[in-house]
Amino acid sequence: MSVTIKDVAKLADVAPSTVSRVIANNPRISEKTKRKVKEAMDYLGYHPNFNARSLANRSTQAIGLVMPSSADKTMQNPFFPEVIRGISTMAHEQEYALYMSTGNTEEEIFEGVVRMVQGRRVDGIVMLYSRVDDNIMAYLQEQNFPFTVIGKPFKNAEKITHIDNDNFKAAQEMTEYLLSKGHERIGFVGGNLNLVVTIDRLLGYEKAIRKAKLPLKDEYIVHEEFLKEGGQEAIKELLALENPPSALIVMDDLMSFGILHTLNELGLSVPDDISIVSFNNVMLSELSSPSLTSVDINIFQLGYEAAKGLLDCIQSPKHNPKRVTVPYKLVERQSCRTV
Amino acid sequence: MSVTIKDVAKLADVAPSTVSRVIANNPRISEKTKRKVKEAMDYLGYHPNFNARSLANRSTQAIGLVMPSSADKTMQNPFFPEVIRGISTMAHEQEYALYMSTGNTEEEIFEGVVRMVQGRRVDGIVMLYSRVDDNIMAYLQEQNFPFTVIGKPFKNAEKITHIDNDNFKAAQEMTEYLLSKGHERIGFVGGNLNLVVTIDRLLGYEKAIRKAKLPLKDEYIVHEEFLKEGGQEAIKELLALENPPSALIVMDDLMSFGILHTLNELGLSVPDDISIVSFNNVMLSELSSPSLTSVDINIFQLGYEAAKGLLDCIQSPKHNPKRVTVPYKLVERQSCRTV
DNA sequence: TTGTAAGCGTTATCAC
DNA sequence: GTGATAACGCTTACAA
Repeated sequence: MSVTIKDVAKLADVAPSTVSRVIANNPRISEKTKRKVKEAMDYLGYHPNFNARSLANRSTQAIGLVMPSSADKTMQNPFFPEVIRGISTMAHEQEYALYMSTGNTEEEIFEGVVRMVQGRRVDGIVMLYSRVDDNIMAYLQEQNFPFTVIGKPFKNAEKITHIDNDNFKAAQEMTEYLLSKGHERIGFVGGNLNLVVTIDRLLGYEKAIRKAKLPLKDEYIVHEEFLKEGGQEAIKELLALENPPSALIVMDDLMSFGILHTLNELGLSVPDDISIVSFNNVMLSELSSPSLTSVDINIFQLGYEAAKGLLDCIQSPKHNPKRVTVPYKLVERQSCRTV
Repeated sequence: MSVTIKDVAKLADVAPSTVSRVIANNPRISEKTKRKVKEAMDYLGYHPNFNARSLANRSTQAIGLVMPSSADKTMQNPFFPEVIRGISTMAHEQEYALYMSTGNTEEEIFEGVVRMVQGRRVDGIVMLYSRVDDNIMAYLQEQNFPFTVIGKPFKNAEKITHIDNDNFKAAQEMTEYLLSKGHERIGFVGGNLNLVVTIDRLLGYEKAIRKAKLPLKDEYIVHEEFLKEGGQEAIKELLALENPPSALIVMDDLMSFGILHTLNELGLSVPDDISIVSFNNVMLSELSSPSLTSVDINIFQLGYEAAKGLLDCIQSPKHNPKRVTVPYKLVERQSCRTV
């Protein structure tokens, strides 16, 4: 079949264990045999079998990715490719590969993670989201399996390495930004309320509204999926109100696009009729018309740091959990106006 | 450590092999012991170790993805997330996971593939691109390792299962579309000339131009990277001509966005000054201003079929290689006008 | 129908 | 420094 360590050993006239040592770059091996073995390896085109190695080793050089829902849906949002880009860059630096298992239902996804973990397919996991009472996170903690999360864990945050923006502050600032432009009816378009990012930002929004001594209207707060369709739903709900908001703070660019789209169909103008501050600043934000004023949350860096934190966990298991806060920055474009 | 097949065997009071048979759902095992074993597995929370299984089995239930350049760069183009979405959907249906290794240089990527293959980390590979004289493809063929390619292999196409659009025809039709709108100076903005897709489409373009008895101008043909920056470069080159094209056929939406951007900066209007027909029809196409007239090449299906073909190869190794042609469709929007 | 035992290709632990 | 040899956790003939 394929060439194994034994073949190399035979050709180099040494024991398999010696070959193994050469691979591992074991210091106490003579230069001479090292060379001899390497020649044999080259000659035979030898490559170690990773499965055998992981088995003996208990390490796979791979990290697993967990997405919030089916990759099918998830990948539609540019956030994820971008965060994966960050993860992949870091992973590559340390010669780790990425492993993603997918599923359509909560249950399937959970099973996929269990297989990754128990099956020892990966050395650690990056959770690409954080939600309230997540059973996957609970499972990983219980198993004491190395993982980091992008976003803030709802509980035990101090025990889990996580990478996040200061979402509370960001949302507060963005709301104040709209207030400063004279808006008083500000709507909040968030994702599912069990996502911690939604919660944090909602709190920031509420804080700003209260601080401005404005009434906090429940009907101005809408939750939908982080997809274009979600935005479309959201704006329909809001427009159905007798006194719709004059400005929106929207959790996700993709949703904003949905909103733009629907508004456009209805003959309403952004920013003339409604102003929008969005989040994520994905590449498209500058392409839409009008281009989106959006908060750049540094998605790439979020991913990069998450992978880095994970590799720390893996490599020094007694590492202290830490929180990394990635800075954000408002990028002003054309979707907001002063009233 | 973690619970193994032996633990289950002991608890259920059977031999390890019996447990293994239960896992494999071997028919000749009594219902009674089957139940007994399953209970033990549940009780202990047993999950098979994938590495051990692959080792004994020579199968990993994972498929590898090969990208044209560093994931870093690649993931910026929405084509890839979308094609991965398709692959992932199919993979999921058959309980395969995805495995991606990345690298910055040609050399690193090649090494990554060799490790995937020789290290038996995956059962097969999907190549996400096709280029002239690709050493990775040559390697996979030489190793007789199962793989499929998205795009048309430059040589041995009949021996390799591949999934492609009819790019020659598509480009010809799109050129004719522009001709029918009265354009006579039509530029071609392609990707790297070693990508087969560029070649095929260029040939289609040339055919249409010749058929229309128009002069084939070398200076109207530009090659850049499939990125926004590529588009910006391309349009600069074209505008520098004394008699620039009045219409462009552009290989990739991302490039088109770059072109739009630059044109906008220069105060030139699309479609009034220049018309554009683009390819890919990624989600953004309808969001830009003007929205892009773009050929929908069914990226998702490209990925889906590629994975399907691969699983065929893996599951029945003596499968005949086949070619799957995915249909395309022009989506007319606002980036073209009649002169 | 089930058990025994020999792999699968490494690494790790002892010896020498 | 290097070589035996026993894991690692599972599958699969071959026996029983």
